[in-house]
Amino acid sequence: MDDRTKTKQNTLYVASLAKGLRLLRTFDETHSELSLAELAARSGLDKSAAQRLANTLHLEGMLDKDATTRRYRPSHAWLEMAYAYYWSDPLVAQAMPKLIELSQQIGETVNLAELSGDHIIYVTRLPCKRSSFAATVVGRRVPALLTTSGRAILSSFPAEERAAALRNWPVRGYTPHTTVDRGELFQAVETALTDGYAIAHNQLLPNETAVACPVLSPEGRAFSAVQVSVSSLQWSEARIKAEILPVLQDTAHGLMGKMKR
Amino acid sequence: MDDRTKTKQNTLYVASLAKGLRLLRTFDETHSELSLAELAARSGLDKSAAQRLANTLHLEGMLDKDATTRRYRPSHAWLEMAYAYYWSDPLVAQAMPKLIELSQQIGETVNLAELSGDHIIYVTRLPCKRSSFAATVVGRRVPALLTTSGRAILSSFPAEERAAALRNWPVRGYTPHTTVDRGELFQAVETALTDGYAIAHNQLLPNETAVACPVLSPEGRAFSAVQVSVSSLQWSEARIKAEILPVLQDTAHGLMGKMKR
DNA sequence: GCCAGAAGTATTACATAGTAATACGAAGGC
DNA sequence: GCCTTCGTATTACTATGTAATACTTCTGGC
Repeated sequence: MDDRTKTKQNTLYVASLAKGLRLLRTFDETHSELSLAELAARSGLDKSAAQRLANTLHLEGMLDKDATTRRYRPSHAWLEMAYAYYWSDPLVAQAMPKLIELSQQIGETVNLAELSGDHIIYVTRLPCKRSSFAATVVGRRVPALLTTSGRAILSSFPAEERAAALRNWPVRGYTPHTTVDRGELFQAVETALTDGYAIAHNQLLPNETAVACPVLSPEGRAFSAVQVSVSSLQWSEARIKAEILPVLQDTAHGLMGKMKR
Repeated sequence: MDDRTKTKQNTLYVASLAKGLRLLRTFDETHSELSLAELAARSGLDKSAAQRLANTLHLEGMLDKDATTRRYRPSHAWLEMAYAYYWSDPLVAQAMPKLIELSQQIGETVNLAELSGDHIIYVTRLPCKRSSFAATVVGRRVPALLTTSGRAILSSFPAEERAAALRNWPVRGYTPHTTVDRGELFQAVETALTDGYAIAHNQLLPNETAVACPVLSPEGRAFSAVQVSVSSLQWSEARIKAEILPVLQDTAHGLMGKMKR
């Protein structure tokens, strides 16, 4: 990603393709249907480029186009890509049955999260209760430090890496109670390290409590975590520790050494 | 997709981008991790093209590359695309809470399927029982005629379209009991039309029974369906009709007019 | 332990394929 | 009914992507 890696003079970098991808990435939760003009504006490409590339994406079935409004939308192919991803991630195949079992046992929402740079991404979700839409669909990326999964994963890292992450990884408030103080975050990760799991309240949603256990590799390093979300109105921390934690830990331990990296 | 739409002389078609996408589509359930050579062979591109394009996709974060084996794999970005898709499909946001409620009520697996050409694609899945991996993850495409969802959707189409679909849409056996006879399929769709739902056994998996209700637009045409899968060993057809069907129909009716097309 | 073959990586000369600019047409608001 | 905005189409130009080739690293067979 340095000077000469992308941009011109690198004959192994195809700018047209990169621009096309840029167009795809222009769609997000708040911009799910874009006109050609919006596409151009948001992607930073000029009108001509946006036109050619969007047209190509449309012809190739990557973008649907409303015949009357002429606006572009992600096509079903975007879901097919998730399907292909799942087959490429050995952890998911291993985890799925165990996660289903877990969610049936406790009757609460179960997620599988993986570390993706300094964020975590929800790879699998088994919602059991109504929740915000964002919390029910896969593929959401959230700054790792804000999530119990991220903290559980990070707690498995060597001390210097933990420190570096706590210094540099991004943080932002989702609720009024999101922990954004890096001192407090440090404490949370240390606690996760000694306990073997992380727990927190109201980090991404009000009245939500999350617990997460890291999925450790044989070398003791985690890249993913199994996480349970419950209503803090219905679940005291004590009850969570008594009724959820043991089975959650069993599930996570059962996945040891199944991850890809 | 005709002669002059793609290929040369169409200045609005960017072949490099299309080739890059071709590379992405090379990954599927049985080919989830590919070397450069395999990528070239399977995509039909020559070594040079595969090299340049794969490299670009890697630099842009669309493909992960194993540092030691040098093999490419779908990256987390593929899941993010699913996330973006979900926000673009109004039906999903409407459906999600109702589907969760349904799955909790009946304690069985609930799916939301949408028509995608002559296939259906599973847009949302709420697995409650262990099942085959393919049946637990979103984004799977299956020939519409083989699924109760597809038949339920098709039953809402005008007679000529139904006939055309029954003639032309693809069919292939997944289990020894998959209905591949177009006469029988015709019957199944007619029955779905009179009943308002479709039911079938052992179509995609042995010992699986599926029921699906179409999600009708105000004009009475469906593009999606809510579907429940159960073990045929545990559920008689009578019990399904008594205990599942009513709530399933409620759910589907509650979604009327929420789809995108 | 060396050789052969294959697979990945890098370089180059060339012209095709992608580009930016521009012009046209249609839709919608004031 | 005019003017702006957006989508679509065309064109002349050359920068950009290309195929061919050569170099490097790795693997396995004998």
